[in-house]
Amino acid sequence: MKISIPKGTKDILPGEIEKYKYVQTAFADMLENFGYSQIRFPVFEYTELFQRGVGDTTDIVQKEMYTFNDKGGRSVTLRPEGTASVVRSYIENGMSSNTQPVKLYYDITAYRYENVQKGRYREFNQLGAEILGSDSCNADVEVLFMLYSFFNGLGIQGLHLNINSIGCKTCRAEYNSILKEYFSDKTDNMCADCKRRYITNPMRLLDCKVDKCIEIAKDAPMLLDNLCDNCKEHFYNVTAGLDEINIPYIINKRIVRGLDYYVRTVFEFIAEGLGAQNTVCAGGRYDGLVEQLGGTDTPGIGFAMGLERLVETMKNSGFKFPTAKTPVIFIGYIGEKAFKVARTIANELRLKGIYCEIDINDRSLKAQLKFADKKDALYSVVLGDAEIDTNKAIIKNMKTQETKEVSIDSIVRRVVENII
RNA sequence: GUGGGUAUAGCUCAGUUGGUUAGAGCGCUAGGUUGUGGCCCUAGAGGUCAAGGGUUCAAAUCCCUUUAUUCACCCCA
Repeated sequence: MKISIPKGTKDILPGEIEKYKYVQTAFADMLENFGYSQIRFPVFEYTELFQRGVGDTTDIVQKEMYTFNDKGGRSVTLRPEGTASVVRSYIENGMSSNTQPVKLYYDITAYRYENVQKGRYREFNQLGAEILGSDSCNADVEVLFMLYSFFNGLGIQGLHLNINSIGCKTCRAEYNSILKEYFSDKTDNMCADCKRRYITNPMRLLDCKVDKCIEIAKDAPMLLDNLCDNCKEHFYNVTAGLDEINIPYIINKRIVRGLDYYVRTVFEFIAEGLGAQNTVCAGGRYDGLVEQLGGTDTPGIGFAMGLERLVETMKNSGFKFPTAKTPVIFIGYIGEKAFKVARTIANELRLKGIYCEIDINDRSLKAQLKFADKKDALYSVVLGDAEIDTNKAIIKNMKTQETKEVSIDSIVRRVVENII
């Protein structure tokens, strides 16, 4: 039977990988300028971390986790996201004793057992970051400024920042009862899902895509209009901060993050032209999470962006990605004796940091040059017995056809010093 | 879990109302008179027509089942 790649995964091949690397490097560079350090954590964690961190009632935990027992009988799970692990690490490594706030970024693959569709995979790449130990609105604004600048720098068009506040535990409890009251006499006309949501999670009623439910929910009271005074002030300060530094945003009262740990500020960067899965980056504040996972009460804010979706959006925006490296010079040869000289030159150049190609398939000179052309080499030189005897060879500029006779001894120096 | 589309060479795709050795372009390998690439020409390799079953004298083509893939719902990066 033919071996095939697992559903929802993909190989990232040469030609495509350069695009990913470009974004990953740009991300790391920017994050480090904002004072973040990289963190790495395991691909799998004990299942309990995600159950408690992401939340037992979320879709991620209920139906999307890659969970299995290891040989010691412990239940482990492939990470469906990064925040829970970062917080676990923060607690476990005593980072509450570090200079506050602690800023960490990560570049990971994540795993969710979902049905695949455009922009959604079972293994996918996330670039994310967390700030732990700041409850100030300045943290929120700084994160949003950084992300806005990052996307701007990548030349992305049609990406819109949507923000909302979903309050804290206290205002949310109060809001839920307000919401239930509003919907109490309307449940008969709602879809089956919404009837269930009415009981389990009334806030989700606002998210339904069914026409009649949208109609019913249209005039429902919004959480944003029912925040407690502290949350209201925090949100006001965040938007005021964004206004001050001219970051455009849309207040989207319908953003309800799907992970349990979010409080107060939540946001998404939504792209045009990506299909149904159009959220490129999402995040928010999670002030209670550290405590919930057994640490001391520590506020936090973070985000994650989907690398696949981001690269796709950049392609849609016509971004000119860097292409793969091409050889500076191709060293051709005729005969065994010449090969040994050519090999020495090639390897010397390579060790001096120059990308140099040489045929290792015993091909004819014609095939060698064809190879050089396919690899898009800038220069070529051919060594044969005559050249070796006279210590002279012709270097050719493959683009301009110009040729130049040089001594074989000088080839390495000429290429390194770029005087060809 | 639910619904729709698709499945022929490494890639993009032709393939007539069922008709005999299944095609093209690109790519790959080699050659075009023993030492100079691209363009052009020639040749070669590479297909259980997704798999299994059925109808038929005859199936890539029609029917059924399965699988894969893709888009969408739910939800999310």
